[in-house]
Amino acid sequence: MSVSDILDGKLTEKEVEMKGWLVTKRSGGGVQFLMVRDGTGTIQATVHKDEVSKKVFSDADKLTQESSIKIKGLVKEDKRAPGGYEIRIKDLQIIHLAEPEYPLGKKEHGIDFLLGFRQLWVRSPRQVAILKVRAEIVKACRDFLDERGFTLTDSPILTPAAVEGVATLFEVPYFGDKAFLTQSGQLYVEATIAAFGKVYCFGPTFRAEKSKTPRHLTEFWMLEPEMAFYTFEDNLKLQEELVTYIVKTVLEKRKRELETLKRDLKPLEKVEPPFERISYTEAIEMLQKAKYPIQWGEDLGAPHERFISLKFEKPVFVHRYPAKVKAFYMQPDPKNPEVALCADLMAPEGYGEIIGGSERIHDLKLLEQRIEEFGLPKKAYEWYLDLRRYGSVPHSGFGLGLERTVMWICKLKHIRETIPFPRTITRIYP
RNA sequence: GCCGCCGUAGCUCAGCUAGGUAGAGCGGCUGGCUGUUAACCAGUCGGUCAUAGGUCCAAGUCCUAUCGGCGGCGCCA
Repeated sequence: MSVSDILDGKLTEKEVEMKGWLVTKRSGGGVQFLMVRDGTGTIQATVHKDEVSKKVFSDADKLTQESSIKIKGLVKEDKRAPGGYEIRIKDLQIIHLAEPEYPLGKKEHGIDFLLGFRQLWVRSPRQVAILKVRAEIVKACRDFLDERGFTLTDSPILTPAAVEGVATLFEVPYFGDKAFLTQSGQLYVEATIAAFGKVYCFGPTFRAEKSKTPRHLTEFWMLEPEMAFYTFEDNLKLQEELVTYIVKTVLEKRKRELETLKRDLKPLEKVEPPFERISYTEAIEMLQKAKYPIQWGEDLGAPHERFISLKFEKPVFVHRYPAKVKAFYMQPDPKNPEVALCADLMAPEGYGEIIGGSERIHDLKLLEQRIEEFGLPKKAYEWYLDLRRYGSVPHSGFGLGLERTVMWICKLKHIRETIPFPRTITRIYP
C-alpha cells in the first residue's frame, strides 16, 4: 500500500500500515499532525491523545523532521487534510529519530547552499517531481526506439581521443597512457549500424569547457540514435515523432508532477508533427531584420537561439548550417556544398537547442578530406574510416540532450535541477 | 576567459548611501494549545560581520588585494 493509492481514494476506511519519513509536524496540543512521505506521495497522519497509548503520543511528540517511521491506522476522507485524505494513527514506531536541526528549512534557501546539500534536497517535492519527469522521459525515449526496431548498443565512456576534435575533454590516466572521458558516443554507433541497422546509445557524456551558463553541465546524458539508410529528411521525421512521443507521455503519466512544478500545459499540448523548418540562412535573415549584428557564416549564440525559439509555438528545426561551423563528419548539401545536411531542433519558450543531428558523410575520399581540413589526426580515425571501406551506406543520426529536454518540459530556469547530482564547473560535491 | 552583483547567526536577509556598543524572520531548545495547513503564542540559545592589509579618535559600513558564490556573455550541446 502506498500514499498514492490512498490519495487516489483506493483505501478509504481501510486499515493501513506504511513506512516513510516525517516531512513536518504541527501540533494542537491534544492532536498532532504528521506529514508523512513514502516516495509515492505525502499524506497527513493524525495522532489524537485520547485514541492512542501514552507511549505512541509521546513518541509522536518527540519526532524530529525527516525521522523515519512506521505507522498503522485508518484511512479517512477529510476535507481539512491537505490532499483530502488522512490516516488516523493507531500505532506508531520510530525507525530512526533524525537529528534535530534538519539543514533544509521550510523557507527559501540560496542555490549554492541547496546544491551543497543535494543529498537532502532531492527529497523536496519540487525536486522529486523533476526527477520523476526525468525518469519518465528516459523511459519514453527507450520505449519509442525499442518499439521501432532499434537496438541499444552502448558506446564507451573511456575513449582514446576526441570524437569531434573540438570540445575540451577530461583527461584520465590509463595504465601509464592517457584516456579521455567521452564527449559523444556517435562515432561508435555509426559502427554498430552495420551490425544492427538502427541503433542508439544512451549514457553520460563529458565536456571540460568552462561554460558558466544555465544550460550547461560538465557531465550530462545524451540519447544518440543512428540509422543506416536514413536520409536527412527521414532523420528529421524521426526526431519530431520522438519529441512528440516524449511530451505526450509526460503529459499523460506525470500530470501530477507537472502540477507540482506549476508548469503551464498549453505550450506542451501543442507539440505534434510536423515541426516548422527554417534554414540557417532564413534564420540569419530573421535575426538581421530584428537588428541582431550577425553575419552569414557565424554560429548562432544563446541570444539568437532564444529569439528563434520564442518566434515559434512548437519546436523548430534550423537546418543547413555552414559546413565550417559544424562537425567534420556532416554530409554537405549536394545543392550547395557550403552548407551541411544538419539540423538543430530548438525547443520553444526560449529554450533553444535540445537536439543536434545530421546526415553523415559515407564517402571515404570526402571523409578523409574533411579530417584533413579540420586538422584532425587521421591515424586516430582509421577505425572510423573502415566503416566507409566495408559496406558504407548513407546514414543519419542525432543527439538529444536529456537534461535540456527535462529543463524545457519542466520549464526550469536552470539545468542543474534536472539531474540527481549535477556537475558544473564550480560543483563536484556531493 | 570577460563584464556586473554579492559574502553579516545553522538558513533567508536588514544594517553600508551619510563611520559612533550586532538586528529581524525562520530553524533549534523550554513551556502552552484537541483540527493544524510554511500552524500559532510566550520565553531562550545563537556572531572572528569571507580573509589579509590600509585610512580614521573610531570600520560590518570607506579604500586595496585575495578567496568564494551568483547572474549575463563567450566557449560549447
